[in-house]
Amino acid sequence: MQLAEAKSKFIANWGRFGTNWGINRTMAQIHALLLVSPDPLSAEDVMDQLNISRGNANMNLRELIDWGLVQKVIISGERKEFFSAEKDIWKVATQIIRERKKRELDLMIPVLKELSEVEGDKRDKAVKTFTDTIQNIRKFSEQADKTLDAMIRADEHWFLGSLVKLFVSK
Amino acid sequence: MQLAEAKSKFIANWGRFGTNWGINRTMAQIHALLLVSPDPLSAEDVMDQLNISRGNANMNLRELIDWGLVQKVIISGERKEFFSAEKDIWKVATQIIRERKKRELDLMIPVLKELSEVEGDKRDKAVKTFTDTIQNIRKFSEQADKTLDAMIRADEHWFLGSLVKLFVSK
DNA sequence: TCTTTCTTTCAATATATTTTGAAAGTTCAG
DNA sequence: CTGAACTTTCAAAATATATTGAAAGAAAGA
Repeated sequence: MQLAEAKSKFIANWGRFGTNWGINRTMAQIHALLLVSPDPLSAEDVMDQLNISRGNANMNLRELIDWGLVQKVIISGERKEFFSAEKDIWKVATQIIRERKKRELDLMIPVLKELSEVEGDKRDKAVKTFTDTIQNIRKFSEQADKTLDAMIRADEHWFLGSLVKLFVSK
Repeated sequence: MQLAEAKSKFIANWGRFGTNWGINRTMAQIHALLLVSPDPLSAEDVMDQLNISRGNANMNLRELIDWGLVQKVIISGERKEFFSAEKDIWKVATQIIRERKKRELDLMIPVLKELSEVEGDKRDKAVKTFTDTIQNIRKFSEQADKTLDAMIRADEHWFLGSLVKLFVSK
């Protein structure tokens, strides 16, 4: 397969993949394009290569920057802004974990705490099932919270080394 | 807070949460409703409690069954079908991991293998960046594959015990 | 300052997803 | 069988999300 074909296959697949993760297709495609570009690209490059409008490119690049996956790059002598993506996938993954934890888990935990304080007779089956389920989710969430924090702190080598060995040797 | 209010708050939040995960809001709400219901519910119960149409209830219950999160339950003497959800969140989580791995990672891995065989001169910067990035993603995916398989096999106690301790003590 | 180049915004439009509900299909007791 | 009770389907409608492109805004060189 030639590079051009491989590149467009990669972009298409990364886009499809992204939609399963609550990320819109275009954002994932821009990310894919930057991941395989040796040099930073301008908004214009992105528009041309993906056939999208200026507004769309601008908006999704901003969102990628917001997620910490893409950075603006100044190229001396150039007036335009350029963009480049972090290429180390372990760093990409930990950054995504960091952001999603902040946007989801950290918001869910206080809600669960509030819900666990429901009033009512514990001998009432409906009350018991509710509180038991919430407790179970709470416990799980708090462990997940700690585990994800540790993953964020961990370095790639440790993850790809000990953790996997630990898991697979079980 | 009274049970009714807590229940509807839980359903609303679980629904909001679900949309971040590529699951539609109604499906997540039905799941939430079944999670806190002591007894199995009929399609009619679900329709009434969530104010949704028959078709919608039917479709999303089917999808939940397809994901392995909900089961049909026969109640003797009743002609209707009833539905109940697995309440152990660790089991829910491993089931979701199992399914998403099947639907996403297992499809991505062969694509990456194909893409890693791109032709071209390695001294060409564009080719080098492409192959390096794909290789990096491949390595990560294969480790993630093994890690997730191990998590699926692991039991709750082990997860909530050793793994977390291991992570947080790092 | 003025002009050019580039970036951002946002209302309108296009596209995709979800929901409805009536009709068709199925099951089963009598 | 037959008919009542229940489930499934699916085209149309409603809703939500993404995209466009022109206009406004900002930055910087002359």
